Amino acid sequence: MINNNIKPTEGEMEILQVLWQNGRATVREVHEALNKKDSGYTTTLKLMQIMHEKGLVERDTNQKTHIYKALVNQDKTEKHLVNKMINNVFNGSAARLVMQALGNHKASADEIEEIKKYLDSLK
Amino acid sequence: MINNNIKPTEGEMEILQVLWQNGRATVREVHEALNKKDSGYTTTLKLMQIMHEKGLVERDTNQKTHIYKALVNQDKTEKHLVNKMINNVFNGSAARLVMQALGNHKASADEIEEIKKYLDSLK
DNA sequence: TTGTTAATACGAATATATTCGTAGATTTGA
DNA sequence: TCAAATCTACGAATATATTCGTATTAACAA
Repeated sequence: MINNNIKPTEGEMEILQVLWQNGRATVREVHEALNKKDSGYTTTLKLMQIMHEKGLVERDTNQKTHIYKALVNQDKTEKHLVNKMINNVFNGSAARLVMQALGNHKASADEIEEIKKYLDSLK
Repeated sequence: MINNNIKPTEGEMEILQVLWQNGRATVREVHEALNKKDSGYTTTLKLMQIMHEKGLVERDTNQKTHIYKALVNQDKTEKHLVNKMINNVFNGSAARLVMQALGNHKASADEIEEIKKYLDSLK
């Protein structure tokens, strides 16, 4: 089984986003995708090296410029974080999280339709 | 305006849960509500003292045993955290968060009904 | 009164996450 | 070729969160 026990940090999550989106990426690519003005290239590099140690990513070191790829599953990681928030912030109520998410960040009419369809499919 | 700029840490969120639920509580009460086997009473005390410094809580020190009360608004704090997760984990898509939350943590039929009503009320 | 219990205050240790500086290696292009 | 640019490695500085030990003070009970 692939490692999914580890809870990525905030910085790690940002990097994982890019890797999930791109499939594979170099440190430079990730760094530019994030374009953080507040931290340098070696910071991103270091984070990705740590992620490698932790088993969050794998990398191809055949070339001088290493190519990274996420090892953790996006869906599982998202579920894990959402679960954590439901328990940690909403006392276990998924419904409360959902309503907070919708009331908040005004979802578009399309999004709302999509969610309703999804709800119907659950029954 | 009451301070809502600060992002509570994980430990602070646990304490805020208790305060929001109870309205007011002593350190002892919070500590027991959390009943963490892995950390002692003075740890909870220290956290609550720090929260006081940060302005997350207020306290009545008239008695020897201080009484704490949350100063930050529950709804705003939740919204803030949810927003952060939507951006940080779901690339800005509230819908994706919602579906993850529901697919995941299986919501009860009642919860689903409640959410549908809520969605209708949004239009 | 006086000893025990229970509370706060506070500094410091520990853990973890983030950031950077610098050295050394490789690639590139003039 | 060889200098500049680009990359990795790695230690260390910094920031932040968590945890605890201990001193002190207040309340309480015998």
